Amino acid sequence: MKRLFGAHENKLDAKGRVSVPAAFRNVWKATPEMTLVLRPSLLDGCVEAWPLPDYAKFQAKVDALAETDPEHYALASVVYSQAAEVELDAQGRIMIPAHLAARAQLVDAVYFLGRGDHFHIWAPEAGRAFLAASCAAAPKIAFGAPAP
Amino acid sequence: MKRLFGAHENKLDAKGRVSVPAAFRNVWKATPEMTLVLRPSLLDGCVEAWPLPDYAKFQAKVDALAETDPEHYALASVVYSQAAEVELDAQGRIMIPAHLAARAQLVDAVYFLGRGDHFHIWAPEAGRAFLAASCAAAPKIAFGAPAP
DNA sequence: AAGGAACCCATGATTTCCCATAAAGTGGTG
DNA sequence: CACCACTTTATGGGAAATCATGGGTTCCTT
Repeated sequence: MKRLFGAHENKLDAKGRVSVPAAFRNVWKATPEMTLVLRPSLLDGCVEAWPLPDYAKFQAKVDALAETDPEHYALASVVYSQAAEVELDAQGRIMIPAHLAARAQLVDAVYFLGRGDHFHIWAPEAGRAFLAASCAAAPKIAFGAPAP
Repeated sequence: MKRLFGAHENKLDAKGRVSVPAAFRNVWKATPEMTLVLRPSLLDGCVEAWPLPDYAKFQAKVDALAETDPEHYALASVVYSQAAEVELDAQGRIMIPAHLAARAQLVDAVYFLGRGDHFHIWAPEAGRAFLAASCAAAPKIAFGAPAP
């Protein structure tokens, strides 16, 4: 499967719609009716968007725990109750549900970050800050020492 | 099979009816006469709702035990005696039996939580509290450590 | 007869779908 | 390399369908 690259900023319109960057749509254009699953990031103040087939790995985590296990309960809440399935309209837009937009403080524009098999949806300023911080930390992580 | 996602709040009307969220109904719209099984949650103060075909796995558990086994008695009580089959009316509403509504303290509004193959029915405040608590616990479960 | 439950219809609000347009990119051609 | 025609992309807005909800009527049960 092709992978999701790059950073893109698009406008959120009055109805809460936003165009998914064409660079992302083209990755799964072989599946015309691709649905995305949106959910809050567990680590950051952003929304994660997963093509439904790739979301299966989270579902598998939930299914691996016994029905009566309290941990199963907690995971299912995040994987299902907090998530939303969304479809692209004919123009390639999605609607971001209010509770997710509020969590990521999305107001009038959003910032998409490709991350291989999924992508992030950030408020523009927060997304750029996250990207800058990650890039600053990366050399040390990759090479064990800061870049010169 | 498609899965049940998201959280939805609907009103309980004077006759005790409540609309099942369209997002859920559409998941099993291929089966026009879908029956739901309602039963008390074993862990929480909510009502669980299962599409009848998925409820079969609980029935199988009961049937696997010998008639004379005390566990058979206990399970059969939960799986059958406490549960209720309900059908959607032409507008997509269900009636929640009094003993289940009382148990979950459902009064004038209910909160639906999608959980993959079934959903929960909560009193709104209790449901939101449950969801918040689950999501707070989830990062630790998923990553073995709390989120920063 | 009374009570509740199933059924039917009505309606405002929301959401979905469809069309329009402007901007930006693409490629071809002289 | 400048210009033009064409395609794709991003965005806006209005029409149409769906949804959630309320209320009335009939029918069965007790």
